[in-house]
Amino acid sequence: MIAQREQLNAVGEHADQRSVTATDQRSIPEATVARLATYLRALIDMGECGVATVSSESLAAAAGVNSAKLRKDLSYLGSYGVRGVGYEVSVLTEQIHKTLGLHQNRAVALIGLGHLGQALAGYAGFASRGFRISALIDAHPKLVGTRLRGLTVQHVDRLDEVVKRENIAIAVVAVPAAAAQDVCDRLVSAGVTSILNFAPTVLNVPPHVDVRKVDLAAELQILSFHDNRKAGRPDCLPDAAASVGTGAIGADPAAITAKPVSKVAMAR
Amino acid sequence: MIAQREQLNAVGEHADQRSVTATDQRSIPEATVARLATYLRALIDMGECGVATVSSESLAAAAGVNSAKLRKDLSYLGSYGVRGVGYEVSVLTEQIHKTLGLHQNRAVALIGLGHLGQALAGYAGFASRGFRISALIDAHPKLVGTRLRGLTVQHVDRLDEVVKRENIAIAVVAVPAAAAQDVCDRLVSAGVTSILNFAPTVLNVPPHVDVRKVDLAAELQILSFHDNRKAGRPDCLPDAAASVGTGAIGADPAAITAKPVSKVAMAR
DNA sequence: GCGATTTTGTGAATGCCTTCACAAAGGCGT
DNA sequence: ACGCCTTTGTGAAGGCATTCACAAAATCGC
Repeated sequence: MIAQREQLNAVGEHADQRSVTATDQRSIPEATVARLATYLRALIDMGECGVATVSSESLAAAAGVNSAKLRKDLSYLGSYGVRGVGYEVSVLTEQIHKTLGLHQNRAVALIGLGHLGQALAGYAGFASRGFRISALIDAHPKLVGTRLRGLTVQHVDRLDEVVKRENIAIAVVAVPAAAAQDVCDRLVSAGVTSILNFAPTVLNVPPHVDVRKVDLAAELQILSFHDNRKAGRPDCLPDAAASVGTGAIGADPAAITAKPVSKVAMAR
Repeated sequence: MIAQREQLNAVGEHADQRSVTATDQRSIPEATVARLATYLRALIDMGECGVATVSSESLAAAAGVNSAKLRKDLSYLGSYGVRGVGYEVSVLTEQIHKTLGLHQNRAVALIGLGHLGQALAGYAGFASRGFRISALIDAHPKLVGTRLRGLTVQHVDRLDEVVKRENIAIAVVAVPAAAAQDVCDRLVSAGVTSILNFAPTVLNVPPHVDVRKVDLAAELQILSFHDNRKAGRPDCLPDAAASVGTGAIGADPAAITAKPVSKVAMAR
């Protein structure tokens, strides 16, 4: 959240430049984009449960955010709600889908087929959410040539060729830290413009390339910090231990807590 | 990042309560905490390369952030730099380590041993960064009882018992979405106060529990959005297509670009 | 010693995001 | 047809976070 949004600043930086050229029709804030994926998931679940319309209040509850925030987020997409009624699930689903650019079933390359890479290769969530893994790449001789999920693992030396042939713009890097920058450079020179990086290294990329980092150990460390605060020092906050000790950093009064089940049947 | 920092709002909310009660000694901003892990990694790498001191400028470069930000972040920990010289790597490493609460080698439970769970179980990064996986839990009969990485997989019905015995405060949830809330409830009632959630669901927890979510599909969707913006729509902005099309978002003169390699020998 | 030089630590300014609060809009009952 | 009630969409306010820019501190060369 937290965390790995750091590198994305590479993107956030130019926000203003963009708005100079033209407000396009939507210069959606970074924070909003990050939440759209969550809304989309909730909407799809609702749709599958036969829910036809949903209020900002209940969708917000399902997504774990405050309803004002949700409405503002959605307002960047346009005006797809009906006052006094709510949002039509199918319409909103389609809008977010389109906004995120998911209508084109994007081709993704996965580099690195260690434990994590193999898990990612098998992750059903990618396929079901608009992405198609269309290239598996590794450097290890034992892996190259083997078949996995219907694809043949290619050697990293053929990366350029494969990326170009499959017209891949997004790559997932799951190689050891020591190899990550090299792989990244190859990807960039092959034309990849977006990288999801699982290697614990900061990748160095030209400005037109976006990197998002998922750092598993860092996530735990952040939790550790908060945990330390909570249980940790009962020395300084004797009374707060009760109210804050646990609640610590944050609970939105309305938002999170036990989500009001909302009138609409909620999926899970 | 952005991304999954959403649920942490559950945490962020009470921030004020805390500051009311007491500024403690350091009310470190959430954004800073998230970056400390990155600094820590860079520092450890540098330490292993024999670097003794480092300037804010070069450490910032290694971490991919602006040096002013880095200095401000570090200033929340106290004053550990020497003007005109920089920071002593060992001192700073130790400070951050302590601040993040990593000195106690925390016990972590891992629930769910599907592909992803098994990959996580084998992830060396956890052990090397202050965490010890001390319980493996799953519901599948085929897995329960098998040994993995020196641990016997326990049935989820024994979760409460195991968590209490091992005194576990942090859990990693890698079960299917449909099972996540149930597992989460059990964890919370067993006393877990921090959860790292890989299941694509919003978890519902009481205010004293922190949840961080890692949503792989969402990360890709965010990249997809930006990619769409970049190469994407030549339809609406005939002229912007040129300026935005390729260089698009990036092009910021100063910011990210190719990070200056910094004078200090950089690890990787 | 002492000035030149480097680099930290931090007030102040700016900008982004969230939250509040309410007017406008639309359905529904009568 | 008309007012009531619900819920959206959004200006305005407030809070964080980032960035700027510079004074204070400390080393180094002479």
